[in-house]
Amino acid sequence: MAGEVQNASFAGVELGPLRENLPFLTRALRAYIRAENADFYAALDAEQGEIVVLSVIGLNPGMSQNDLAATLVFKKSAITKLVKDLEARGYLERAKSASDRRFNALQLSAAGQERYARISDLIAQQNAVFLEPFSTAERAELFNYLNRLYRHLGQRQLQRTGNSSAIAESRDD
Amino acid sequence: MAGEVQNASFAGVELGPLRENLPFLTRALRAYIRAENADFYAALDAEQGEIVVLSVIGLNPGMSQNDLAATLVFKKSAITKLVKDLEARGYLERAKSASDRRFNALQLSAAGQERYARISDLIAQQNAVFLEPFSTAERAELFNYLNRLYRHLGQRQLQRTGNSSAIAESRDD
DNA sequence: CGCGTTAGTTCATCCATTGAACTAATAAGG
DNA sequence: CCTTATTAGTTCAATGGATGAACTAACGCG
Repeated sequence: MAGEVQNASFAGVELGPLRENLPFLTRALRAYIRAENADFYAALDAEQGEIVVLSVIGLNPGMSQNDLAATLVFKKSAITKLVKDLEARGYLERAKSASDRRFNALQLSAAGQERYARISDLIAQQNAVFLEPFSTAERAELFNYLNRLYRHLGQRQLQRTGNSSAIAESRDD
Repeated sequence: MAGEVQNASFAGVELGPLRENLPFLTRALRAYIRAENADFYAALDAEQGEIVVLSVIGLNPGMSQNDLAATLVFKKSAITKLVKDLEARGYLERAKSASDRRFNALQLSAAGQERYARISDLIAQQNAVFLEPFSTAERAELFNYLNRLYRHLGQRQLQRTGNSSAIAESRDD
Protein backbone atom coordinates (compact mmCIF):
# COMPACT_ATOMS: atom_id res chain seq x y z
CA MET A 1 0.00 0.00 0.00
CA ALA A 2 2.33 2.67 -1.29
CA GLY A 3 5.03 4.34 0.61
CA GLU A 4 5.50 7.76 2.01
CA VAL A 5 2.41 9.82 1.39
CA GLN A 6 4.34 12.58 3.02
CA ASN A 7 1.88 15.26 2.11
CA ALA A 8 -1.07 12.93 1.90
CA SER A 9 -1.77 14.01 -1.64
CA PHE A 10 -5.07 15.53 -0.63
CA ALA A 11 -6.13 15.38 2.95
CA GLY A 12 -2.99 16.89 4.40
CA VAL A 13 -2.93 20.13 2.48
CA GLU A 14 -3.78 23.25 4.38
CA LEU A 15 -6.39 25.38 2.67
CA GLY A 16 -6.35 28.43 4.88
CA PRO A 17 -8.40 31.31 3.50
CA LEU A 18 -9.49 29.19 0.57
CA ARG A 19 -11.84 27.46 2.94
CA GLU A 20 -13.93 30.58 2.68
CA ASN A 21 -13.25 31.51 -0.90
CA LEU A 22 -16.26 31.16 -3.14
CA PRO A 23 -14.51 31.25 -6.49
CA PHE A 24 -12.28 28.42 -5.38
CA LEU A 25 -14.99 26.34 -3.76
CA THR A 26 -17.51 26.67 -6.54
CA ARG A 27 -14.92 25.78 -9.10
CA ALA A 28 -13.65 22.79 -7.18
CA LEU A 29 -17.11 21.46 -6.45
CA ARG A 30 -18.12 21.97 -10.02
CA ALA A 31 -15.09 20.07 -11.24
CA TYR A 32 -15.80 17.14 -8.97
CA ILE A 33 -19.43 17.00 -9.89
CA ARG A 34 -18.74 17.22 -13.58
CA ALA A 35 -16.30 14.37 -13.32
CA GLU A 36 -18.82 12.20 -11.56
CA ASN A 37 -21.65 13.15 -13.83
CA ALA A 38 -19.78 12.45 -17.01
CA ASP A 39 -20.39 8.72 -16.88
CA PHE A 40 -23.83 9.21 -15.51
CA TYR A 41 -24.93 11.43 -18.36
CA ALA A 42 -23.25 9.26 -20.93
CA ALA A 43 -25.24 6.29 -19.66
CA LEU A 44 -28.43 8.30 -20.10
CA ASP A 45 -27.30 9.57 -23.47
CA ALA A 46 -28.08 13.02 -22.15
CA GLU A 47 -26.60 16.21 -23.52
CA GLN A 48 -24.99 18.80 -21.34
CA GLY A 49 -27.73 20.69 -19.54
CA GLU A 50 -30.53 18.73 -21.10
CA ILE A 51 -31.96 17.49 -17.85
CA VAL A 52 -32.05 20.89 -16.29
CA VAL A 53 -33.77 22.34 -19.31
CA LEU A 54 -36.43 19.67 -19.31
CA SER A 55 -37.00 20.23 -15.64
CA VAL A 56 -37.45 23.97 -15.80
CA ILE A 57 -39.65 23.91 -18.85
CA GLY A 58 -41.78 21.21 -17.34
CA LEU A 59 -42.43 23.44 -14.38
CA ASN A 60 -42.87 26.61 -16.39
CA PRO A 61 -44.65 25.69 -19.58
CA GLY A 62 -44.82 28.51 -22.06
CA MET A 63 -41.69 30.21 -20.81
CA SER A 64 -39.39 31.97 -23.24
CA GLN A 65 -35.82 31.13 -24.14
CA ASN A 66 -34.64 34.32 -22.56
CA ASP A 67 -36.21 33.38 -19.28
CA LEU A 68 -34.63 30.01 -19.61
CA ALA A 69 -31.24 31.58 -20.18
CA ALA A 70 -31.61 33.86 -17.19
CA THR A 71 -32.71 31.02 -14.97
CA LEU A 72 -29.98 28.62 -15.94
CA VAL A 73 -27.31 31.29 -16.29
CA PHE A 74 -26.61 30.56 -19.90
CA LYS A 75 -26.30 33.01 -22.75
CA LYS A 76 -29.19 32.99 -25.10
CA SER A 77 -26.96 31.75 -27.89
CA ALA A 78 -26.18 28.67 -25.84
CA ILE A 79 -29.85 28.18 -25.09
CA THR A 80 -30.68 28.16 -28.75
CA LYS A 81 -28.44 25.21 -29.34
CA LEU A 82 -29.69 23.28 -26.34
CA VAL A 83 -33.30 23.86 -27.12
CA LYS A 84 -33.06 23.15 -30.81
CA ASP A 85 -31.39 19.89 -30.05
CA LEU A 86 -34.12 18.87 -27.62
CA GLU A 87 -36.72 19.84 -30.14
CA ALA A 88 -35.03 17.80 -32.82
CA ARG A 89 -35.07 14.81 -30.53
CA GLY A 90 -38.74 15.31 -29.93
CA TYR A 91 -38.62 16.22 -26.28
CA LEU A 92 -39.94 19.74 -26.45
CA GLU A 93 -41.98 22.03 -28.60
CA ARG A 94 -41.32 25.59 -29.53
CA ALA A 95 -44.40 27.41 -30.63
CA LYS A 96 -44.35 31.07 -31.48
CA SER A 97 -46.36 32.81 -28.84
CA ALA A 98 -49.68 34.00 -30.25
CA SER A 99 -49.63 37.27 -28.38
CA ASP A 100 -46.06 38.12 -29.29
CA ARG A 101 -44.59 36.17 -32.11
CA ARG A 102 -41.04 36.99 -31.14
CA PHE A 103 -41.31 34.62 -28.23
CA ASN A 104 -40.87 30.93 -28.39
CA ALA A 105 -43.27 29.43 -25.93
CA LEU A 106 -41.50 26.33 -24.70
CA GLN A 107 -43.17 23.25 -23.46
CA LEU A 108 -42.44 19.59 -23.10
CA SER A 109 -43.81 17.10 -25.52
CA ALA A 110 -45.33 13.92 -24.21
CA ALA A 111 -42.04 12.21 -24.92
CA GLY A 112 -40.24 14.96 -23.03
CA GLN A 113 -42.43 14.58 -19.99
CA GLU A 114 -41.94 10.89 -20.04
CA ARG A 115 -38.21 11.22 -20.41
CA TYR A 116 -38.00 13.65 -17.58
CA ALA A 117 -40.10 11.45 -15.34
CA ARG A 118 -37.90 8.52 -16.11
CA ILE A 119 -34.68 10.44 -15.54
CA SER A 120 -35.60 12.41 -12.48
CA ASP A 121 -35.37 9.40 -10.23
CA LEU A 122 -31.85 8.73 -11.34
CA ILE A 123 -30.92 12.34 -10.77
CA ALA A 124 -32.27 12.19 -7.27
CA GLN A 125 -30.21 9.09 -6.61
CA GLN A 126 -27.11 10.70 -7.98
CA ASN A 127 -27.74 13.78 -5.91
CA ALA A 128 -28.18 11.67 -2.82
CA VAL A 129 -24.73 10.27 -3.30
CA PHE A 130 -23.23 13.72 -3.29
CA LEU A 131 -25.11 14.49 -0.12
CA GLU A 132 -24.25 11.40 1.83
CA PRO A 133 -22.49 13.21 4.63
CA PHE A 134 -25.48 15.43 5.38
CA SER A 135 -28.55 14.79 7.43
CA THR A 136 -31.93 15.74 6.06
CA ALA A 137 -31.98 18.92 8.07
CA GLU A 138 -28.50 19.81 6.95
CA ARG A 139 -29.38 19.27 3.34
CA ALA A 140 -32.26 21.67 3.69
CA GLU A 141 -29.95 24.23 5.21
CA LEU A 142 -27.27 23.75 2.63
CA PHE A 143 -29.71 24.25 -0.20
CA ASN A 144 -31.25 27.19 1.52
CA TYR A 145 -27.86 28.85 1.52
CA LEU A 146 -27.12 27.95 -2.06
CA ASN A 147 -30.43 29.29 -3.23
CA ARG A 148 -29.93 32.52 -1.40
CA LEU A 149 -26.57 32.83 -3.07
CA TYR A 150 -28.08 32.02 -6.42
CA ARG A 151 -30.66 34.72 -6.01
CA HIS A 152 -28.23 37.27 -4.73
CA LEU A 153 -25.79 36.76 -7.56
CA GLY A 154 -28.64 36.80 -10.01
CA GLN A 155 -29.76 40.15 -8.69
CA ARG A 156 -26.26 41.51 -9.02
CA GLN A 157 -25.96 40.33 -12.57
CA LEU A 158 -29.22 41.99 -13.49
CA GLN A 159 -27.87 45.23 -12.20
CA ARG A 160 -24.48 44.90 -13.82
CA THR A 161 -25.93 44.18 -17.22
CA GLY A 162 -28.26 47.09 -16.76
CA ASN A 163 -31.29 44.94 -17.40
CA SER A 164 -34.04 47.42 -16.90
CA SER A 165 -37.01 45.22 -16.23
CA ALA A 166 -37.72 42.80 -13.51
CA ILE A 167 -35.04 43.82 -11.11
CA ALA A 168 -37.86 43.87 -8.65
CA GLU A 169 -37.25 41.65 -5.74
CA SER A 170 -37.19 37.91 -5.77
CA ARG A 171 -39.29 36.79 -2.94
CA ASP A 172 -37.29 35.45 -0.06
CA ASP A 173 -39.06 32.55 1.46
CA MET B 1 -39.53 50.57 -17.85
CA ALA B 2 -40.43 47.85 -20.29
CA GLY B 3 -43.78 46.27 -20.72
CA GLU B 4 -45.13 42.95 -19.77
CA VAL B 5 -42.51 41.06 -17.82
CA GLN B 6 -45.07 38.36 -17.80
CA ASN B 7 -42.72 35.74 -16.53
CA ALA B 8 -40.43 38.15 -14.75
CA SER B 9 -37.45 36.99 -16.71
CA PHE B 10 -35.78 35.66 -13.63
CA ALA B 11 -37.55 36.03 -10.36
CA GLY B 12 -40.82 34.50 -11.47
CA VAL B 13 -39.53 31.20 -12.74
CA GLU B 14 -40.29 28.17 -10.67
CA LEU B 15 -37.25 26.04 -9.98
CA GLY B 16 -38.86 23.09 -8.28
CA PRO B 17 -36.47 20.20 -7.72
CA LEU B 18 -33.62 22.23 -9.13
CA ARG B 19 -33.55 24.10 -5.87
CA GLU B 20 -31.95 20.99 -4.47
CA ASN B 21 -29.94 19.93 -7.46
CA LEU B 22 -26.21 20.25 -6.96
CA PRO B 23 -25.12 20.02 -10.57
CA PHE B 24 -27.46 22.84 -11.45
CA LEU B 25 -26.62 25.03 -8.48
CA THR B 26 -22.89 24.64 -8.68
CA ARG B 27 -22.91 25.39 -12.35
CA ALA B 28 -25.12 28.44 -11.98
CA LEU B 29 -23.15 29.83 -9.09
CA ARG B 30 -19.92 29.21 -10.91
CA ALA B 31 -21.21 31.01 -13.97
CA TYR B 32 -22.25 34.03 -11.97
CA ILE B 33 -19.00 34.18 -10.10
CA ARG B 34 -16.92 33.80 -13.20
CA ALA B 35 -18.78 36.63 -14.82
CA GLU B 36 -18.18 38.92 -11.89
CA ASN B 37 -14.58 37.89 -11.46
CA ALA B 38 -13.66 38.45 -15.08
CA ASP B 39 -13.29 42.19 -14.69
CA PHE B 40 -11.79 41.79 -11.29
CA TYR B 41 -9.03 39.49 -12.45
CA ALA B 42 -8.39 41.54 -15.53
CA ALA B 43 -7.82 44.58 -13.33
CA LEU B 44 -5.26 42.61 -11.34
CA ASP B 45 -3.69 41.24 -14.48
CA ALA B 46 -4.13 37.82 -12.88
CA GLU B 47 -4.30 34.59 -14.79
CA GLN B 48 -7.02 32.06 -14.28
CA GLY B 49 -6.35 30.27 -11.02
CA GLU B 50 -3.21 32.19 -10.22
CA ILE B 51 -4.45 33.54 -6.94
CA VAL B 52 -5.55 30.21 -5.66
CA VAL B 53 -2.23 28.65 -6.55
CA LEU B 54 -0.27 31.34 -4.76
CA SER B 55 -2.47 30.95 -1.75
CA VAL B 56 -2.11 27.20 -1.40
CA ILE B 57 1.60 27.16 -2.03
CA GLY B 58 2.12 29.95 0.44
CA LEU B 59 0.44 27.84 3.08
CA ASN B 60 2.11 24.58 2.07
CA PRO B 61 5.64 25.39 1.01
CA GLY B 62 7.45 22.47 -0.53
CA MET B 63 4.30 20.79 -1.78
CA SER B 64 4.32 18.92 -5.07
CA GLN B 65 2.44 19.68 -8.23
CA ASN B 66 0.43 16.54 -7.84
CA ASP B 67 -0.74 17.63 -4.42
CA LEU B 68 -1.57 20.98 -5.89
CA ALA B 69 -3.60 19.36 -8.62
CA ALA B 70 -5.50 17.20 -6.16
CA THR B 71 -6.21 20.15 -3.90
CA LEU B 72 -7.42 22.49 -6.59
CA VAL B 73 -9.13 19.79 -8.63
CA PHE B 74 -7.07 20.37 -11.73
CA LYS B 75 -5.35 17.81 -13.90
CA LYS B 76 -1.63 17.74 -13.54
CA SER B 77 -1.22 18.85 -17.12
CA ALA B 78 -3.15 22.00 -16.30
CA ILE B 79 -1.07 22.56 -13.21
CA THR B 80 2.10 22.43 -15.23
CA LYS B 81 0.98 25.33 -17.32
CA LEU B 82 -0.21 27.39 -14.38
CA VAL B 83 2.90 26.80 -12.38
CA LYS B 84 5.33 27.38 -15.19
CA ASP B 85 3.67 30.64 -15.93
CA LEU B 86 3.92 31.79 -12.35
CA GLU B 87 7.53 30.74 -12.26
CA ALA B 88 8.25 32.66 -15.43
CA ARG B 89 6.72 35.74 -13.89
CA GLY B 90 8.91 35.33 -10.86
CA TYR B 91 6.24 34.53 -8.32
CA LEU B 92 7.23 31.04 -7.39
CA GLU B 93 10.15 28.66 -7.40
CA ARG B 94 10.25 25.05 -8.41
CA ALA B 95 13.19 23.20 -6.97
CA LYS B 96 13.65 19.50 -7.50
CA SER B 97 13.19 17.86 -4.14
CA ALA B 98 16.50 16.62 -2.80
CA SER B 99 15.08 13.43 -1.36
CA ASP B 100 13.13 12.53 -4.48
CA ARG B 101 14.10 14.33 -7.60
CA ARG B 102 10.88 13.54 -9.37
CA PHE B 103 9.11 16.05 -7.19
CA ASN B 104 9.00 19.74 -7.74
CA ALA B 105 9.02 21.36 -4.35
CA LEU B 106 6.97 24.49 -4.83
CA GLN B 107 7.36 27.66 -2.85
CA LEU B 108 6.64 31.31 -3.27
CA SER B 109 9.39 33.72 -4.11
CA ALA B 110 9.60 36.97 -2.22
CA ALA B 111 7.78 38.63 -5.09
CA GLY B 112 5.13 35.94 -4.91
CA GLN B 113 4.57 36.46 -1.23
CA GLU B 114 4.32 40.14 -1.75
CA ARG B 115 1.92 39.76 -4.62
CA TYR B 116 -0.29 37.46 -2.67
CA ALA B 117 -0.32 39.75 0.33
CA ARG B 118 -1.28 42.65 -1.89
CA ILE B 119 -4.02 40.74 -3.66
CA SER B 120 -5.56 38.89 -0.77
CA ASP B 121 -7.26 41.99 0.56
CA LEU B 122 -8.99 42.57 -2.72
CA ILE B 123 -10.11 38.98 -2.85
CA ALA B 124 -11.61 39.27 0.58
CA GLN B 125 -13.49 42.37 -0.50
CA GLN B 126 -14.76 40.65 -3.59
CA ASN B 127 -15.81 37.68 -1.56
CA ALA B 128 -17.63 39.92 0.88
CA VAL B 129 -19.75 41.26 -1.94
CA PHE B 130 -20.87 37.78 -2.85
CA LEU B 131 -21.77 37.16 0.75
CA GLU B 132 -23.70 40.33 1.43
CA PRO B 133 -26.96 38.57 2.26
CA PHE B 134 -25.37 36.46 4.97
CA SER B 135 -24.60 37.21 8.56
CA THR B 136 -21.24 36.26 9.97
CA ALA B 137 -22.65 33.16 11.56
CA GLU B 138 -24.39 32.18 8.36
CA ARG B 139 -21.21 32.58 6.36
CA ALA B 140 -19.44 30.25 8.73
CA GLU B 141 -22.19 27.71 8.31
CA LEU B 142 -22.29 28.05 4.56
CA PHE B 143 -18.58 27.48 4.28
CA ASN B 144 -18.73 24.63 6.70
CA TYR B 145 -21.19 22.92 4.38
CA LEU B 146 -19.19 23.68 1.28
CA ASN B 147 -16.02 22.34 2.80
CA ARG B 148 -17.70 19.18 3.88
CA LEU B 149 -18.95 18.74 0.35
CA TYR B 150 -15.51 19.46 -1.02
CA ARG B 151 -13.99 16.80 1.19
CA HIS B 152 -16.68 14.27 0.49
CA LEU B 153 -16.41 14.63 -3.25
CA GLY B 154 -12.66 14.53 -2.99
CA GLN B 155 -12.85 11.24 -1.15
CA ARG B 156 -15.13 9.85 -3.78
CA GLN B 157 -12.85 10.86 -6.56
CA LEU B 158 -9.91 9.21 -4.88
CA GLN B 159 -11.84 5.99 -4.79
CA ARG B 160 -13.13 6.24 -8.32
CA THR B 161 -9.72 6.83 -9.79
CA GLY B 162 -8.45 3.94 -7.76
CA ASN B 163 -5.79 6.08 -6.16
CA SER B 164 -4.23 3.59 -3.84
CA SER B 165 -2.54 5.79 -1.30
CA ALA B 166 -3.96 8.24 1.10
CA ILE B 167 -7.57 7.30 0.86
CA ALA B 168 -7.41 7.26 4.61
CA GLU B 169 -9.79 9.62 6.16
CA SER B 170 -9.75 13.36 5.96
CA ARG B 171 -10.26 14.59 9.42
CA ASP B 172 -13.72 15.91 10.00
CA ASP B 173 -13.51 18.88 12.25
C1' DC C 1 -44.29 54.75 -41.50
C1' DG C 2 -39.88 54.99 -39.05
C1' DC C 3 -37.01 54.43 -34.97
C1' DG C 4 -35.59 51.93 -31.08
C1' DT C 5 -35.98 47.65 -28.66
C1' DT C 6 -36.43 42.81 -27.81
C1' DA C 7 -36.40 37.52 -28.93
C1' DG C 8 -34.02 34.47 -31.14
C1' DT C 9 -30.44 32.63 -34.55
C1' DT C 10 -26.00 31.85 -36.45
C1' DC C 11 -21.30 31.44 -36.54
C1' DA C 12 -16.56 32.21 -35.80
C1' DT C 13 -13.67 32.36 -31.87
C1' DC C 14 -11.75 31.78 -27.51
C1' DC C 15 -10.12 29.46 -23.64
C1' DA C 16 -10.18 26.17 -20.17
C1' DT C 17 -9.71 21.36 -19.74
C1' DT C 18 -8.66 16.83 -21.27
C1' DG C 19 -6.15 12.66 -22.90
C1' DA C 20 -2.43 10.38 -24.47
C1' DA C 21 2.17 9.73 -25.28
C1' DC C 22 6.51 10.86 -23.58
C1' DT C 23 10.84 11.57 -20.19
C1' DA C 24 12.96 11.11 -15.90
C1' DA C 25 13.40 9.37 -11.39
C1' DT C 26 12.46 6.00 -7.98
C1' DA C 27 11.10 1.55 -5.75
C1' DA C 28 11.03 -3.38 -5.53
C1' DG C 29 12.71 -7.92 -6.39
C1' DG C 30 15.44 -11.51 -8.00
C1' DC D 1 23.26 -4.69 -10.30
C1' DC D 2 19.66 -5.16 -13.90
C1' DT D 3 14.81 -5.48 -14.97
C1' DT D 4 10.23 -4.10 -14.43
C1' DA D 5 6.53 -1.33 -12.57
C1' DT D 6 5.22 2.97 -10.73
C1' DT D 7 5.12 7.88 -10.03
C1' DA D 8 6.05 13.13 -11.02
C1' DG D 9 6.00 16.05 -14.39
C1' DT D 10 5.90 17.72 -19.44
C1' DT D 11 4.11 18.37 -23.93
C1' DC D 12 0.81 18.90 -27.35
C1' DA D 13 -3.07 18.03 -30.13
C1' DA D 14 -7.98 17.93 -29.64
C1' DT D 15 -12.36 18.76 -27.44
C1' DG D 16 -16.12 21.28 -25.87
C1' DG D 17 -18.37 24.66 -23.32
C1' DA D 18 -19.18 29.38 -23.48
C1' DT D 19 -18.85 33.99 -25.60
C1' DG D 20 -19.51 38.04 -28.70
C1' DA D 21 -21.02 40.11 -32.61
C1' DA D 22 -23.68 40.54 -36.48
C1' DC D 23 -27.94 39.28 -38.27
C1' DT D 24 -33.39 38.53 -38.87
C1' DA D 25 -37.90 39.11 -37.32
C1' DA D 26 -41.43 41.05 -34.55
C1' DC D 27 -43.17 44.44 -31.62
C1' DG D 28 -44.13 49.28 -29.51
C1' DC D 29 -44.32 53.91 -29.60
C1' DG D 30 -44.81 57.95 -31.40
